[in-house]
Amino acid sequence: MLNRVVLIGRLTRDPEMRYTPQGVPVASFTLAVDRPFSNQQGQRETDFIDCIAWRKLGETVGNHLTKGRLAAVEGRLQIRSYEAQDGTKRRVAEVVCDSVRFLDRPRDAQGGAMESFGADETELPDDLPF
Amino acid sequence: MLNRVVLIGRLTRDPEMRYTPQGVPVASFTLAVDRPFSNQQGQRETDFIDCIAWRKLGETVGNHLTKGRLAAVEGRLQIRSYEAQDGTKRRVAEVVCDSVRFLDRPRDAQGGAMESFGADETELPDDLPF
Amino acid sequence: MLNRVVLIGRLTRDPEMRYTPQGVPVASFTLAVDRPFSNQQGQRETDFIDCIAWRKLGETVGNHLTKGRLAAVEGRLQIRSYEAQDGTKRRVAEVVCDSVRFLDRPRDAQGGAMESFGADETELPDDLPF
Amino acid sequence: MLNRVVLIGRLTRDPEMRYTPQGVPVASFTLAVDRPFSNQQGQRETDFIDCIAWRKLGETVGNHLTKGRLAAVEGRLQIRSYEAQDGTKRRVAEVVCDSVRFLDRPRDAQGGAMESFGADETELPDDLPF
DNA sequence: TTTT
DNA sequence: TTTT
Repeated sequence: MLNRVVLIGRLTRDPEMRYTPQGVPVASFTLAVDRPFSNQQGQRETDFIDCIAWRKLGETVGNHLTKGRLAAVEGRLQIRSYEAQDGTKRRVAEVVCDSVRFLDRPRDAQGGAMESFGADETELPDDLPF
Repeated sequence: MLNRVVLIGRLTRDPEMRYTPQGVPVASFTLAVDRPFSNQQGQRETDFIDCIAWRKLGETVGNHLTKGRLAAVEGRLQIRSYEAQDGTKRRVAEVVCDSVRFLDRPRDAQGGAMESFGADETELPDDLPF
Repeated sequence: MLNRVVLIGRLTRDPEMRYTPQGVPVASFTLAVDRPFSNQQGQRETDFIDCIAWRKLGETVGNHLTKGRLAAVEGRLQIRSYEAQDGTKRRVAEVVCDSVRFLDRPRDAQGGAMESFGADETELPDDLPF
Repeated sequence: MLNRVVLIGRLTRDPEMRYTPQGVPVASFTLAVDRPFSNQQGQRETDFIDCIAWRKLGETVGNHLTKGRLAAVEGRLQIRSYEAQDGTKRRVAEVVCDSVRFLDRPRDAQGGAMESFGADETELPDDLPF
C-alpha cells in the first residue's frame, strides 16, 4: 500500500542505458550507501543498491550521472522474481526512481542552478497559489 | 531540493472542500499523529498536522475520508507566509499530499478492495515489464 | 549516507523468531505491499519484501504480529551478499526495522490504545519541553 | 503513529545554540528547500523549514554546520502551540532531527570521510552479522 | 513460498 | 528574517 524509499549515495559506475522494444528508455545504476554505524570489527559497511529510472528521468540520469557522483534518490522498492539459467527461482531488489537529485557539482561552468530532475517534472506547479 | 513527509494519523474532523475560481478542487484536513514517546508527565502527546490535497486526490479525500478515519499521507512540507489582519506576518505549515491511503475499514460491504488513492493514479504502470 | 524505507503491507505468514548464539532475538517476516498501479494486463501486482527486527522490537513483533496483519514499517534497506551452495554469489535484500506499527485491530478488548513499537522506545522523550 | 520527514536544503544562517536550565544543548536552524517546480510566474519557490537538534546531535550541528551549507535531515514534524503576547494562539512547525548529514565539502583536508551524524550514533551496529 |  |  505504501512503499517509499529515500537514498543518498554515490554511483558505483556509469549508468547503463537500455531501451524497450517500444523505445522506452530505462537507466540502471547502483548506489553505494554507507551504513551509519561501524560493524564489530570497526569497519564501515556499505549497501550496494540497484536503481532504475524510466523514460525522461532515465534519459536525464544517463546523460548526467556518472561513476562517483553523489545523488539523492526517491522511489519505491520493487522485488522482481525470475528464473535463472539453472532453473532456480531468483529475486532481484531494485529501487524504481520517482526522482533523482544530483548533490555534488552544485553549479556548472555557466553558473546554472544545481541540476535536479523528477519523473513528474512539469511546468504546472503541484499546488496553485489561488 | 528534497522534501518528503510520510504520516499516519486520524482525521480530527471531516475534510473541508474548497474550489479555486477556476474550479480546481482542494481538500483541507488535519491529522492527529501521536508522538512515539510519553512526555515527562507520562502523557502521550499529539501533533495536529494540516494537510491539503488538490484536484482528483482532493475530491477523493472529500468524498471518502471522515472524522476519525485512519489514513497514511505522503507529501511535502510547505510553509506559506501571509499577513494577518493586524498586519503581522504569520506562517502556516501544511503537508501537500501526493497520495492518501485509507487504512481502516479495509473492505466495504460489497467486498471491494481497500480504497487507496494517489495524486498520480493512472492506468499506466510506473515501470513496464519489458 | 541516508537510507530510509517506509512500508505499509500485510504479513504473508507469522514472523519467524531466531536467536543469535549470544541470545539476541531477531524476528523475520515478509510484507506483501500492493503496487499503486495495475499492470498492462489490468492486474494489481504485489512486492513481497523481507523485513527483520532485532532485540526488543523483534520480540514484540514475534509476540504480536501474525499472518495477515496490517503493519507500517520504518527502517533501512540492507543488501547482504553470500555464497550459495553452488559457489555462485547471491544477494538478499531486506529491510532492517527501526519501528513497526500495527495498523489493524486498533483497540483491544480493554480499550487500550493502538499498539505501536519502536526499536528505540523509552520513557525519555526525544525532545524535552524546556 | 508514524511521522517521518526527510529534507535536503541549505542553511539560511548559522545554527543558533541554546541550553536548557539542565544544560541540555539544542541547536536551531532553518533549511531553505527549493520546490521542485516553478510557479505560474516561472519563479522557483522555496520553503524555509525550521529544524531543531537536541543533545549530541545539536552540538555537532552547532560545531560544523554554517550558513549556506547543504544538509540532509531526517526527523519528525512537530507542531507546537503557544500563546502570543496579544493573547492569540499561535502554532509553530519544526522538524525535530534524528540525523543530520553534511552533503557538501565531502572530504576534509586530511582526506577524512564525509561527516555524518545521527542522534543515536553508537559503536554498536544496529544489526549484528550473526 | 506468499497477504487482503 | 532567509540558502545556492
